[in-house]
Amino acid sequence: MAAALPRNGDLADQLELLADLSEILGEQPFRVLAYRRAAARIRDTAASVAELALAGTARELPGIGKTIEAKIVEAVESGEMQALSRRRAQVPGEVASFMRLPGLGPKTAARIWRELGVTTLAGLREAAERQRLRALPGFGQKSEEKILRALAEGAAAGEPRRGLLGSGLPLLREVVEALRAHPAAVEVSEAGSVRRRKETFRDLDVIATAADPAALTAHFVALPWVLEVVAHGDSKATVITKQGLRLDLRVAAPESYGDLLQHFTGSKEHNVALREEAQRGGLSVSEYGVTVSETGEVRTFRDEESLYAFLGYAFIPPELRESAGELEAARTGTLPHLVELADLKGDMHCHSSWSADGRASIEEMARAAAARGYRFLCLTDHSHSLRDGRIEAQWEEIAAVNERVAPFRVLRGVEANITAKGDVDLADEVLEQLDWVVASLHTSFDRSPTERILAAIESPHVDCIGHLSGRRLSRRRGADVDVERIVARAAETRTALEINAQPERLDMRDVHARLAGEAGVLVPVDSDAHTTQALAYAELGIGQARRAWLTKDQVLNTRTWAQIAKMRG
DNA sequence: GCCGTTTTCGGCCCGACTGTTTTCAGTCG
Repeated sequence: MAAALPRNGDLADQLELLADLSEILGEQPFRVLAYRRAAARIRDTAASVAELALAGTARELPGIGKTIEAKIVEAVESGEMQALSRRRAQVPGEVASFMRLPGLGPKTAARIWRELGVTTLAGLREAAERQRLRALPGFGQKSEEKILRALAEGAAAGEPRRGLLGSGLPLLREVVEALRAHPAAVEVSEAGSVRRRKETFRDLDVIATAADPAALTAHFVALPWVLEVVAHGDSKATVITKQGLRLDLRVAAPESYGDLLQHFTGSKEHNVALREEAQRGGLSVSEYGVTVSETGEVRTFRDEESLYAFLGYAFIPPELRESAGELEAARTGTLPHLVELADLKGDMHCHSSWSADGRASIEEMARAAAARGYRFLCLTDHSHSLRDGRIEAQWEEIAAVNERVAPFRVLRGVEANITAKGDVDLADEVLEQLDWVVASLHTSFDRSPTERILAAIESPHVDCIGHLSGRRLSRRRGADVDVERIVARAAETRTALEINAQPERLDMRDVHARLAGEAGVLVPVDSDAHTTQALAYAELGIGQARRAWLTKDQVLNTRTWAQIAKMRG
């Protein structure tokens, strides 16, 4: 077998570093921008870009041309792009990491290196302590203090920590409610990446209009969960919460609420693409309004619908605003009608106390699901908890519960483990008596994960693959699975691929779920709940499904169990 | 370095804040 191809993430990292080093070396800014755009595109591509480049088709991706495609081929064949190796030889190792310090960009990093001869983070700390940095023009005492503080906090060490959507969304909603309750507030909305339901966030954004903006921002910085006020003006404030989350409020005039909300919902890439398009039509878009270049007339919009309409687009749901084809679809009237939380009729992956880590009884889970408006629940306790005849005992309990909760229905399921050899760890005689079999990787993620998942898909008893990559956000990156092959085979065998809605999983990720949907794979949105409360994670999974452009039809559990059983024949 | 219903050449989103400044570059979102 050939050596593994570099992952999209690895290629994107190389291009990002190439961009950083090029910038420090003072090269053409637009080339740097091109590297960064290509990196972002590669990260959000489901297919293996290494494979595409080898086939000569990577250049069909927007933002990737002949030159960058050739660089990717180099990286595949030799491990690293030559352009990157060359610049690495020119710029000392840690200079690029200077740029991770807040307020410190490429220009400043270059000057610290070239003019002061500082090449390491330790050297940078020493230079700041000895007040050598202020020798640089435009540098003073405050800049030195800021750098020392950031170094002490370990800001340069690695990636900035991101919060999980599952923890940010509830807090953001509390803030929105608290602001709405204030008499000066007119309209209040969540914004930013959380509004787009992106799986992780850097900060939480809130937008408002108010009769008295200063009163509202004053109320905001005095909310009970505020630990520290970072900035506080009449129209804008930033605070740090007691959980260490960064919270931003922007207040605007009611007549340009739509402009502001659109701007602060992002994504940055969506806004850049939107504005570039608008500019070609002689319009300049900002958070304050749309300026007609020829006349200088400024149009403002009270809501996003009318802003998008004025620019020639259908309303684009926030979850789609990632510059991934949504602008074209909105212009041509081909946006999908996205699935909604209320469409769900059941949950197809959850656990009871029959699993070692489950907390609620079967009946408690069933009643909680019914209370959410569901009609059925596939109970999928772990296979290793159901050995030695326990599964038959569980079936008896399921039957008894079903009598008590009818017409709600609990189905006999299991979450089986895909072993290191690629087997499903339950006997066929047991599997064939089950209504719903989820098979998942739980261990040995680096041992041929693709082949093991494909083997599970081939089993006639496996109905669905659980949490495809096994990733844990901000803890463990997922298995390096060949999603294209798995999706293709899942489509042929009519095996479902779930979106697991656990806050730290959200697995499949958005671009992979989109690929699955396009291939005709049915995607259940599952909570993987181990408690009754965790059934509510379905909302996060629906956000992920919407980010994947999925419609109601493409999400399997928008159907009743009777409909699903009929479909499966 | 990429890209094109004004362009294969000449563009490339937009505005605010920060620190150190008498008019701005650099950085950020």
